[in-house]
Amino acid sequence: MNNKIILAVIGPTASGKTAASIALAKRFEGEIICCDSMQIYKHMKIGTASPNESELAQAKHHLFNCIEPSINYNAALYQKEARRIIDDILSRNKTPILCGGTGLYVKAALYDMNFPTANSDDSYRKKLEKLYDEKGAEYLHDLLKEKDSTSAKSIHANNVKRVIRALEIYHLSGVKKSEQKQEEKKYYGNSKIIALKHDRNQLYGRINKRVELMVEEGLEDEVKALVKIGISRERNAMQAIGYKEFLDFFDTKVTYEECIYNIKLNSRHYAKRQLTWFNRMDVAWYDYNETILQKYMNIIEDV
RNA sequence: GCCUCGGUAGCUCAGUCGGUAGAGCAAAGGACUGAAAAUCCUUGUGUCGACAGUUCGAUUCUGUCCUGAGGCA
Repeated sequence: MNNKIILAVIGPTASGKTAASIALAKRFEGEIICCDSMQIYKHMKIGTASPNESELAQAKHHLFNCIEPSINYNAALYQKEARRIIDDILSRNKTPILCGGTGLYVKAALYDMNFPTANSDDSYRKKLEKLYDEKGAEYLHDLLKEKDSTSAKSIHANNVKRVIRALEIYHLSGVKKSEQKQEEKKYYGNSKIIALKHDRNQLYGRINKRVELMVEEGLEDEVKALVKIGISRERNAMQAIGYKEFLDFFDTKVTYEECIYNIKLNSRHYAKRQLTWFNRMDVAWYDYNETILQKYMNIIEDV
């Protein structure tokens, strides 16, 4: 029954992706691959809403909770790893099912994205960050204009991270970032992206409820434990929602109530950003409820 | 009961020496190729508490009332 289809379940945070991916895995002899920039880290199960023990037991899961948070993971590494796993699952005649909320990672795995050969260079980044502190965003942007005016046009001067990355690419490879853009075709011929849709207000309600649940389950202790093993603010993992806000609370920058409020607020903002990302992807939207999910399984059977 | 200070955008507040008003946050929309749960961009009409008076014209001045906080009895 498997003819080498690849599925992806995406949707904004708290949209019910985990349950949907498990349902699909059961139906199609699937194995689930994490497609989430934060669920990929170890020791961060509560705050990232990673699948729990009973969920993990219901299907084979890959790439969840497997990277040390001291390591700064990225999309290029993810692409390599995810494709290796997808190919392995396909070779065993099972169905790979990506599940997660990171649009860039979905695209990296399933589309023909070529990451430039230029890696990252921490010392060069630090140098540029220092320049930014001293001379401001416009100065860095002007620097980029000299070296790669096309990129400079598409990157806003205030978006310092992007400006720095574009400069870094040029610095490391001598090639302009704007010249490295590739056509975006599907990497795997037969992939389908399923996106879960909610009424906006209902989704926000789910987010608020889930944040409260995380707090009940011990999010605060989870963040404390990360701090204890030496994970600082600068680590990518610590930028996850639910973690950086508790750090502010530990540093007494905010009250406990403000901390919880900020987690909810940032989750809402995040969900909105996810939606604008998914809206321009080639995805099939499904209103969230079990019966419609059932319907979609039938559609897949036709494929 | 008296006194003082408030009542302006969903919230916190600014402002108009009288010509119907603007910030931050929220909210909405958008961008995204090695940090992506990150980073960045765009969007501000609301009986200026109510009623009356003065005025060509009041959210702005005056009066009364309603309402909130504080103080004095």
